[in-house]
Amino acid sequence: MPLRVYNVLGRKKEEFKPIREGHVRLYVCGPTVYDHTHIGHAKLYVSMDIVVRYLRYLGYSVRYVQNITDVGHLLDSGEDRIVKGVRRERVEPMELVERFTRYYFRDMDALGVIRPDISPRASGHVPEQIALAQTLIDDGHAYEANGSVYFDVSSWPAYGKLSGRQVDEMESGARVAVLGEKRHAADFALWRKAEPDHILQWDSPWGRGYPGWHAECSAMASKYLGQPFDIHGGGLENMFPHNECEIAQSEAATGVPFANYWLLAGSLTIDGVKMSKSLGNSITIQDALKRWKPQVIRTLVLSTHYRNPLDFSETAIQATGRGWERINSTANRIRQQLRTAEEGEIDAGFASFLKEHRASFIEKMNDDFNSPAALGVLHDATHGINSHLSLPGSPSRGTLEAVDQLYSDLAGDVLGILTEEATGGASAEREAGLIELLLDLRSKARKDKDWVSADRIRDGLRKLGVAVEDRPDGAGWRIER
RNA sequence: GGCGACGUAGCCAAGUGGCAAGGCAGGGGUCUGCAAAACCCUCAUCACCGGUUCAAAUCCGGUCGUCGCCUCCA
Repeated sequence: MPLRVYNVLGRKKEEFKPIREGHVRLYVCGPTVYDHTHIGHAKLYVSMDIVVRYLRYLGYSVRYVQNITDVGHLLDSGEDRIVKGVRRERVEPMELVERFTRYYFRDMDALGVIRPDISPRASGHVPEQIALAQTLIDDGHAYEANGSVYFDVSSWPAYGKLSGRQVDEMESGARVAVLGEKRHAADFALWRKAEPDHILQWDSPWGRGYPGWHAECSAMASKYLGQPFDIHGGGLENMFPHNECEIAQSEAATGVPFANYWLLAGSLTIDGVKMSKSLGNSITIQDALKRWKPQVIRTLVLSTHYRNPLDFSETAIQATGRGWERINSTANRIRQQLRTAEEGEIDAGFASFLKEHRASFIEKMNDDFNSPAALGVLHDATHGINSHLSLPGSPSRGTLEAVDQLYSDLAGDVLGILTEEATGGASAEREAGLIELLLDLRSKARKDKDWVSADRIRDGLRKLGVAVEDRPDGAGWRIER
């Protein structure tokens, strides 16, 4: 079964067909870097990370572009977001955005989110955004008014095709701030005139100003991916107006489609309510990482379909953590046993069990990246693997290698939820060797019924975060924290 | 007010016409020096009402409820 994705543009699942065979060009709206990243970002970018990882698993060559918004954009109060951060942190604007850009990457790295191939900064693409506005003016889709440039929604009948909104409906909405210089309430800024004290401003054909808040994505996506490109990802809450405006201005400027598939992720709530700084229930990724393993945070995100909302709660993440532990500890145990396994082929029946589960995992992921169902397959597989391994006798090297391959491909490469000790590394190897040396000593003590020594080793290891587990075929261990 | 999504066991969550995946928690066992882990067994007619159908959690209509967006955050 081929990969099918739910395309928000058209609101239905479609078979995914890239423009160029074997290649996928993907754009995802990135963060505004004026404050710390929070778990809402984690939900969105882990979701998109899975899309990228899975496409690569399928063999596609993916070019992933994600912007860094460092030019501000206005808050409700009329204040520029970057300016707000500058005031709070008492630094230069570029110092602020550099700082939070680094924090963003640091946090995403910690969560195992693979970096985009290109992370273009909006501030570095002002000429491209000016050119976009100019093209739209030249073609009659935009107009200049009092030093600002607005997109003329009435010139583009397709406006609203992504969100399903009608311009007329919005006009009646009393909450749309109507600027006197705009011809239509729904017209949006491509370029804004800057007041003299506005910190971030550039020269333009219309005087000093700064880009409108949708321009950067259009300009940078087409610059690095061409147009049309394959997939545009982002958060559902940005469908309107942001994504809608991107489409309108990009398609009006070029006459060709912007992106073929729109994949939008559901948002995150905390204990049932929206997370927002004003409500004071915002959790930064740094704080979350102090309490939970990054792999557990990822697993929580994956346990809900990316298009659905995720409710983050203490009970939810704890339950996820325990379930995750089963998969991770089994994967680790396989790694350990592989070190001392005896040569031997895999049993044919068990080989086909693994093969079926891999196929089933792929089938779920092919259905619009159904990670919760795929995770279910992994749990099923783990169940069967543990059953098989609890049979008398030591598993052969062939068996262990096949299981290790399954975990490493699906739980490791695609979902990114395995811990370090399951994936190797020089330091991990040494640590494992030391632990196993101690377990050797303990095994000798147990044989001599020297329970005091045996328990001293077990308790000592536990204090270091290593849990010892006795099994019929010898003692195993796993990292608990 | 407008647009949209959702409502499946104590909790989380797949499933879009044909006997309701999976995880957590709970109950009962096995193994074990003790412990932990693992294994075995067990635990739901799908918000409500009406309709279509041989057959509906799945389709249609209505009711109630929750959430999101329309305005800064992803």
